Amino acid sequence: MNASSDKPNASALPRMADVAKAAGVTQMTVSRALRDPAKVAPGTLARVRAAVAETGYVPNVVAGVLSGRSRSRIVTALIPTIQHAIFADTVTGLSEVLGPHGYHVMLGETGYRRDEEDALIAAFLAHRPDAFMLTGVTRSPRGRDLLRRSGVPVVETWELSRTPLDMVVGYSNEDAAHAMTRYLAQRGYRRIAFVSGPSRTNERARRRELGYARALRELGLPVLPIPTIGAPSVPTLEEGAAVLDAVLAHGADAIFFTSDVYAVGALLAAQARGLDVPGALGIAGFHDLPIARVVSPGLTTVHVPAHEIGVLAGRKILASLTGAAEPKKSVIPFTLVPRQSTR
Amino acid sequence: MNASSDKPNASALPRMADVAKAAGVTQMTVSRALRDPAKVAPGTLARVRAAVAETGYVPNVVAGVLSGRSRSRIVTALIPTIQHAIFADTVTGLSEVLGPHGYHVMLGETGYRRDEEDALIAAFLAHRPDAFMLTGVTRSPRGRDLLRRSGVPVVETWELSRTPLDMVVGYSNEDAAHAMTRYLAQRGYRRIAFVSGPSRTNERARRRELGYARALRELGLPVLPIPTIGAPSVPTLEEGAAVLDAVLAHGADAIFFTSDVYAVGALLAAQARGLDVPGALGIAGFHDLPIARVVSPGLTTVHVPAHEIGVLAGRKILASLTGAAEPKKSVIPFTLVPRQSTR
DNA sequence: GGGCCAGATGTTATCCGTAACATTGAGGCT
DNA sequence: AGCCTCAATGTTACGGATAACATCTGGCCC
Repeated sequence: MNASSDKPNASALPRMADVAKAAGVTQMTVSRALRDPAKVAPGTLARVRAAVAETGYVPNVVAGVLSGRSRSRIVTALIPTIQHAIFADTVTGLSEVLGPHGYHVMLGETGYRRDEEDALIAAFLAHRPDAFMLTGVTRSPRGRDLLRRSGVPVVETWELSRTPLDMVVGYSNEDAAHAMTRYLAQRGYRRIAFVSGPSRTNERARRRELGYARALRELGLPVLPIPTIGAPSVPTLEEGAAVLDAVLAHGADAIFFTSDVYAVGALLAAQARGLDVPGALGIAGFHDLPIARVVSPGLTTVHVPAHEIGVLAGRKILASLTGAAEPKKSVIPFTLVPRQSTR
Repeated sequence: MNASSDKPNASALPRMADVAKAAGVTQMTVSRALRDPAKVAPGTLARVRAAVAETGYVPNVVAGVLSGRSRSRIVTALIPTIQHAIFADTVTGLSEVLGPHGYHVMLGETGYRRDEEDALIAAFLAHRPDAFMLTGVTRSPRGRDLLRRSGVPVVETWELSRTPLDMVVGYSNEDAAHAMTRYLAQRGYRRIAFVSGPSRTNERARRRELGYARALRELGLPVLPIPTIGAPSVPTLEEGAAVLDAVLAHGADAIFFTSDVYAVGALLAAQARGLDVPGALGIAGFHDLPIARVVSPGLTTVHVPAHEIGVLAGRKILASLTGAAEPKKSVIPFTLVPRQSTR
């Protein structure tokens, strides 16, 4: 009943030839019936469909892709880590848009490491994806080269770039940090500290630092020493708590963390030692994670359009695959969210 | 310089033939040099490697998979939603284990819908993955049939099953709920309510309900009416808050939510109306998300081994692909985490 | 020096769908 | 009736890497 049982065959799944035999037509007719039904006589179409159901046929995308005549319908998404809710949100947005069009997301985690990103680009390219979604806009020459030569559409996300590889969706991390820093100053804080993750591995952290420093310069306020914190992975509450003393030692009256997680960790630590937040110490975060709403006082933070980034990236990818018109670049606004952790 | 420029070619990437030409050998020698270097003379190997670097060659997995002679190195993971941190954790665990072995995770979100899961199984099967990781242990006959016929190793996760498709990694949701319910009773609560997500779409929620009811029966305590809540998607704080009045109307002195998010929503709502938690009302959650540690009072909850599930699923998959010995079934313990939201 | 062996490399067939071209047959027109 | 047309279906070649088998080469032994 299955042609594949005649000869040794790796897969137990029926082939198109099996369907053809069951329907009493040739393989090509089955192919047409599946992908261009209008070209097949109604009666034949019905028989082919019955045969597909009967055999439990699942098309082999691989063969079509190899022939270069059909697409893999795979879109690769490279994010630093799925652990961080913001990137998970972006991936969700992406797959929400792509899913209904028959595209599937293949996920890779770079762990914020450039070399790992390169390795993943090469590894994923081996599967001939139809498009790439990448996080950030800085990459190694090798990565850029591979992507360019592959001719695959690429969307870079989470930042803006004057020299994008192809398409970009993001917001200005520098402006966001700038806006928050000015907000803190406007609320009367004068010694505003800045704490971010390890900036060497993360261009976005560096941009935020620039925005922070620029705002203070504009306002004539002092830039406090920036402590190093944690590992280049997922921020933890403990790291935020641990950095508190070092910052207070510099006489800070406000701390701007580039992660809500650090900020909440510091907030809890501050409360534990009886500090008045927001009176004696203002605390601000970044990302507007669920925990920012839940702590008391609520955390002042910057809402970033994580989900929206994924949605727009998906739209751009679809457009570039179907030839539809769509701008190469989209800037999405961030939003400052004042809560009670600042005056 | 590129053989692919001679004739129309979909991809701009170099082929193995291009490498062969650059190295002055045949394609087969390149193939061997890449996948079984010991069979190639050292000098040739060096030339091939130089040629690979020079041309920027990236292997085409697709071709190898089609020939049925090499593996796709794709592992498909189907989860309800990436939004929920627990499933994201599982996926991280999975890809941590598989990544170093050259396997990549292709992610699908079922949105807790059975028909969507079936559609995804078929769609992903079309890419000939080497293994499947699925969430839950109940699936449609069609899904089971497809998976079985494909002969692909399957790991079902997050629950236990007496009739697994292949391999299972999970814990007993029933026992976990049972343990929490007994704990609440032991702390002196007598009218213990249970609130979960929509159980029709989620076998795990149903199992927990069974555990809750069993514990109360054993203890001779009343089973309170179980309110319906929310949509079958990601739990929100608002939904937890909204359900509070209905539960209190039944005279509950403790509420066991099957999600920390609901529990925290209710906790904040209870505090807003001046209720004494844990004195007048005990609140317990499920999953031990970061917010459970952050709220005040800290949320009593059940820690589930989300990350560990992914790790073990990855190990089982590797074992079944390499023929290594590994049990078909793993039961991972949950942990009750008492905090201050219960007496 | 002839023959043999083993290591290194080359040749061929194959995996499964699909585009392009080929063939068949029914109906319409003069 | 003969011929043409077009819709429906069939046939052939191809994509890129790989296993199996074929060939070649140099070194060793008697």
